[in-house]
Amino acid sequence: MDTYQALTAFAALSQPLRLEAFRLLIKAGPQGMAAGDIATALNAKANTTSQNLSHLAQAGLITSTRAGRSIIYRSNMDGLNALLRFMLEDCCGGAPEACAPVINMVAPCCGVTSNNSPKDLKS
Amino acid sequence: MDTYQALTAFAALSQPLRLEAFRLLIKAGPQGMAAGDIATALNAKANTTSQNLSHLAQAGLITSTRAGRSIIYRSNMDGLNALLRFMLEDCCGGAPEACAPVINMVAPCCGVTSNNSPKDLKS
DNA sequence: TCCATACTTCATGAAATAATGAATTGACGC
DNA sequence: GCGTCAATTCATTATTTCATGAAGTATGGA
Repeated sequence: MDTYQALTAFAALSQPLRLEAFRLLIKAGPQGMAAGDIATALNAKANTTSQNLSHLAQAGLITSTRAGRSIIYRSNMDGLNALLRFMLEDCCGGAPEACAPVINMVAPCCGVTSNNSPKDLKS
Repeated sequence: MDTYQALTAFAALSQPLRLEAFRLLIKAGPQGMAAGDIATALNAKANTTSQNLSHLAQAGLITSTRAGRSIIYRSNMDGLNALLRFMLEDCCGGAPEACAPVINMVAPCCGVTSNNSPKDLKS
């Protein structure tokens, strides 16, 4: 992920409706949600929601596929992953001793554990 | 971290100069950098840089302390950590099977390893 | 074919954001 | 105290972003 893509992703997540939509789609999981259901869930108008969803899609954070009359949106975990990696890139690459505490605090929420203390991270 | 704080942080990172400044400060590590040096490194004017740095500070992503005539800015790893947790909160809380692959791809860059396969994450 | 449903796209005006020059504050040396 | 350096704050202008209503596209059923 380059800087431009990261900027686009951060901009996409910096707007209330879009952030909520993204979180909603993560919670919805692989089955996703129809555009109309998203708008209903967020108490927003159809066209406003549509534009915001396309903003998230352009940022690579969600995907869309047509299913009959509906269009199903799904969170794109690869996009989220790329953004997380981008955020950690500098501390991992340039200052690993600063990065380790961050990742060690984040990881436990998903059942991931560390086998390294910060001192071990010289590479 | 609540939604408002997350929005502020994403907005702070959605602007080229601010994103670069933040990355620069992460690379700089605990010793930080003076405001003037940051402006020089980013080829930006002093006042523009100052305003952007205060934006990042308000978002909790960096801190500032005065040292003589200079003001030293440092990245705030706690702020970054909180933002990362916020981003993972929904998949960890609502859809852990979607979250695990993400964290497992991110973690290795900091020497953190997983002891769980996605199947294990029922909690 | 006609109509309704489900979304999207377009054009517009209002509001928020960003960069700039000028003025201001704070710290240091003389 | 005075001048200088380092940085911030202020006021202004240009640009971007956002939500809205109206119009357009695509799908499916009668």
